[in-house]
Amino acid sequence: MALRLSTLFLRTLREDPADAEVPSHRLLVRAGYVRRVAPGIFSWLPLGYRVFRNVERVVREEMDAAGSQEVHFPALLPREPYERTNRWTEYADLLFRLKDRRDNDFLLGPTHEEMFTLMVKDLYSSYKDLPLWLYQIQTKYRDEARPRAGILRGREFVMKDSYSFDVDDAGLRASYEGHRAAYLKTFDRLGLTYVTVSAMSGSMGGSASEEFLAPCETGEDTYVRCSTGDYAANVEAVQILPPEPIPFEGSPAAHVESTPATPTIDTLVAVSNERADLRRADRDWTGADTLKNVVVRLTHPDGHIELLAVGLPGDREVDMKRLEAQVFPAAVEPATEADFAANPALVKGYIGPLSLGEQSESKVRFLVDPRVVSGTRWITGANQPGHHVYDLVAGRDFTPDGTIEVAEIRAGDPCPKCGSPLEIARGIEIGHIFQLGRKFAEALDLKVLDENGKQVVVTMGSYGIGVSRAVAAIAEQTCDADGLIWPREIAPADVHIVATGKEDAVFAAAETLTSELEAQGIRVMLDDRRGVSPGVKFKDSELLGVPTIVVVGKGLADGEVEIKDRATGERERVAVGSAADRLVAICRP
RNA sequence: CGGGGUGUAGCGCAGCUUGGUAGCGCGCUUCGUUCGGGACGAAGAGGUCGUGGGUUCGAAUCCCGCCACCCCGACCA
Repeated sequence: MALRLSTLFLRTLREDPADAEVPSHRLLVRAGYVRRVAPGIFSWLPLGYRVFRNVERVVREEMDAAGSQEVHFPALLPREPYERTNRWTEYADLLFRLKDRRDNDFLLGPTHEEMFTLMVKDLYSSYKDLPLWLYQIQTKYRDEARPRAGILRGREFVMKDSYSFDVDDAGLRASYEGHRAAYLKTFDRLGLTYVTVSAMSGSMGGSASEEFLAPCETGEDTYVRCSTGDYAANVEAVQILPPEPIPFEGSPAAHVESTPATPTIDTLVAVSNERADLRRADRDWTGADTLKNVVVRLTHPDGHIELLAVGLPGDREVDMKRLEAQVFPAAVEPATEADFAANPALVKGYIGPLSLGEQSESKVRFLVDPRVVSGTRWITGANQPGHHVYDLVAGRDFTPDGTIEVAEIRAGDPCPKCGSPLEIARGIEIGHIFQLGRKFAEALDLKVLDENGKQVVVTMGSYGIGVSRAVAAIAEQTCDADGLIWPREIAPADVHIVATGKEDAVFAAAETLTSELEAQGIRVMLDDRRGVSPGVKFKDSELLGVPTIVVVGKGLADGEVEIKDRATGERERVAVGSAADRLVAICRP
């Protein structure tokens, strides 16, 4: 049945809602697709729910086609399984927790690895049953610290989550590739522009992981892409290509210098270049010649607190997102004054490698940027106020406890694969695939008998698509100043027929065209509102974003209607008698 | 959780400096006119001014507390 604007539960807004910042949020509210109920929690109105269900349908069709089987778990879950994988603790404030009348703990599922694992364990016990792919489309709950950007980042959202179960690593890789291929098809059909990037597996654990990002200014993820196209990664996952080690021979001996009032890299570099006794003969010192040592405080999930020192070239900042990703599940904060007071070996502003490391006086673990390879020479803190040490050589004068990838990545940095400059862009995470491995199967004891009758732990993959988020991501990528522009596959209708004027003949013609199109299986939205001025109807048709707009109005006197492409603005006039055929051709190219 | 901002009609806002019992636009109702780019006239309906306390003859307005929401940072589909 056609959507009739005369009766459709819809009220478009002429003005932007005050609480909406990003385009998708603004337009979805203005066009009457969604309403906010609470921070990060939204209701879907008829048009929005149609689009939502279309996205869901595409995702479902592609998962089914790939051979995955749909199941459905509750959102309300008992504590116990999440206790066994330690996520009851690890997820901390992110979980919505509640109690039943007997005071038992429950949670609203933030993701369902545990439940799938247990269900498979419940039913299967042989390698012959594998591989197995299961999925669900389910409402997830995460009590985000800061929900934002409307539908893009809510506390309640709908996700399609799939899980693969295999006996061995080769099987897992095949399942992973299978899902990857299904995801590419899905996103293509949804009309999304997207990139596939290497990612960190973060809270899920496991090894290989890729994200699908919809490039977009309002996106929350930052990713890099090589200009030659051979490499793309989330900044959190970028692993730089370390330089070759340099021989020590010929390097001058390290020497401590008095450098008063140089607590920052800038002041240190300036003083080093000004003073004749410190100046370099061949060139000026730069921040990249200095080794900056930053102390952070890690809080591990068990409550244990550890100080960690990170050494990196002075011209680079620590990227907090990269650091958090590296030390997960520990939480990171800057070290406090009290931490420094408790560790007199750490002289704030003048911390150097000689007082760092598990073997040192401070016992503080010391990890360095991969650029700090053996043989590199540094100006760095001398562990006494107002003093720095020059020509301190890595591998000769100090040996860090390891390396860590936390230095900021900049546009123009060399690609780890080919050395070409990297570009930096932002995107919305619309999907994420993981080779989980055996973490959940081990924690929940999911084993099968292999062909030798031996118990083996199953290896799993986990694959997510943000269904509700995809609606917003598509809106974000395709909209213009006038409103939404849906790809046909997910649009609330194929054709939006606008009847203008007050002549009954116009409305009759619009009704006839509607019937003709519906007989052909074309989905129609009909603006049959009487007494509403043409300007209002035109504006609404652009705001609502149906891909093809047909105006039945003045032209009808000449026996013509106007067909307009919402995305390009191109118009054509066609005889009313051939309009239906023309529209069918447009809708089914 | 740190920083910034805002709470007045369904939506967008003014009024607050200098206290005197609430207003504008959109939307909504009725009547008439209008009908290809958010029409016009007339008449209406709709608000415990976020909340608790204080000052005052009198508080949307001044003072104190609280709450909520939005934005920017740290987490994630």
